[in-house]
Amino acid sequence: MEDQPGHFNPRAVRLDKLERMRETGIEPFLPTQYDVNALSRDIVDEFERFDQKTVAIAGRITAIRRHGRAAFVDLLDTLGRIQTHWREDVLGVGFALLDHLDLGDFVGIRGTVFKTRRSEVTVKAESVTVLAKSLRELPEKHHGLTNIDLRYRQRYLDLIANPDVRRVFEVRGQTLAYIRQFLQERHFLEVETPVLQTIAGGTEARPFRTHHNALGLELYLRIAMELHLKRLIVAGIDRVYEIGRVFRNEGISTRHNPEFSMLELYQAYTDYRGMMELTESLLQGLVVRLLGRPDLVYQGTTLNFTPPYARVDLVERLKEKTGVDWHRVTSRKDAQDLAATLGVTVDPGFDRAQVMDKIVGAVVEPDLIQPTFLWHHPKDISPLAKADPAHPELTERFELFVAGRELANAFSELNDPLEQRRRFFAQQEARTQGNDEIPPLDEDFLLALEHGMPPTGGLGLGIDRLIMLLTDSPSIRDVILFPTMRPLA
RNA sequence: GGGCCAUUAGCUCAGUUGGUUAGAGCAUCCGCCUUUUAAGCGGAGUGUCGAAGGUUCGAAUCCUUCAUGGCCCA
Repeated sequence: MEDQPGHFNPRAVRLDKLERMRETGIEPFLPTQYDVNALSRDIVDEFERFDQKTVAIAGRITAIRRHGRAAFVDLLDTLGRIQTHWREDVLGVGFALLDHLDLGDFVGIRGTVFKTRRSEVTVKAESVTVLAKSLRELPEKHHGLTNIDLRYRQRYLDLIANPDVRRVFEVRGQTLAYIRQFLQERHFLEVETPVLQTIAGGTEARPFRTHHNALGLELYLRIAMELHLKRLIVAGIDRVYEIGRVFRNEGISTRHNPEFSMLELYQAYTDYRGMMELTESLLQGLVVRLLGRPDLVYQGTTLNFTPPYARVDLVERLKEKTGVDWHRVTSRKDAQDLAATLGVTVDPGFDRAQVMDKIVGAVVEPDLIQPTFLWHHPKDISPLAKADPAHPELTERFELFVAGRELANAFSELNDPLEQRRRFFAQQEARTQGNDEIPPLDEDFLLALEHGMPPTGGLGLGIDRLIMLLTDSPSIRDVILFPTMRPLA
């Protein structure tokens, strides 16, 4: 009948069917539209309304069960699966189309809704339109696509084969919508600030470098939005936020992707306490809206987002855990020695602040399971935060920890331009000594501050980690549609 | 960057101590079947065993290097 070798080459078989389909006058890539008037899940859920009515549906063929002169064909549309029934006595010559169709092809079907003997809601096909041909096979139907590499590289197959994956990204979309609605109700303005920057500042991280040809300019991808959003506070936009991508040139792990999404917001005339209240309201409201209750289970642990969240003083907790007073560790050597004593392995090139941060990460943070504000960070690791007047070496800053991981970071924003200059300047020493996570001094930002910035509370929240909690996902790659991957070739 | 593990058909996976021609299910191809549904019945059997070297009479299996990914550590 046709060439034997083609029988075992799925793509060749499909190309052949495409040709044979064209020989019958059907051009599968010609249609530009199809008048859909019903969706799979609606028809199934509201069968009484649709019973014996004519519908037009469209989607991808996911199963064909042939029964001689009839067949059941499953269709997958954006809401789910629905069964259709094709009969030769109804479709006439149209029934022969089945010989040229494969799993994965798109069709539009007009027909009457009914229930089979086994009570499955089904559309009796009265006309079938080929809307597109698939030249590749879909993943196996029982096990889906489980190869993790392929799931990330060919996410479209993952989404077709694994409904739970679709659910994760629905939650992600709903979360972003909820956050925007929440902030709009509080009169925040959403803005967009530059991704390409001449100085990538606002936090400490190695940036990605790039180049602008026309300007002959070395540029960096942003590592935070902080400094631009604070310029907008100077500008008089008292409540401002951005949701967007930031880029950090660091390792990849189950908790780190080189590009990830952050919410950063700034509100004038409030401080870190206002940010605590906002954080608690936002998270509780979000969890209740999405999950119907204020708690959720993450990797076997129940987490309750009902305020108020516990507060833990960073320096006090460190002292409880280790007997060490942060303020007595004054040199890089002392810090390195302390790390060694505690069995915390740190890079020998780390400066004092980096080592202390690492120690806190190892001995304090893992215990913070329920939503907890770890606060009162020392000034020397918080260069953009206001000092606490009652404790000049500490700052009005907190990080929110959930399940042992940092979810948010907030503080009373430092608005004294002279003090800010001194803090930046103090950092530059570490930079000249080789700490390449310290950004260069940003004169342009200091110029803005010198024009006057009102007292302001600021908050940064990691969107990806939030989605991980909401969807019980163990890896950040499960909540990013196309995570960074090494190319195959 | 280090340790461990994985990579076999389009997909999901077996493959014993190194031993004949590498298997199964789904998918695919041929035939039958007009309410099935992991449809069924009969037949066909797809492959650079991740890549390249090496050991051996003989390698999917043992060794080395590399590639990609995963987990753990840094």
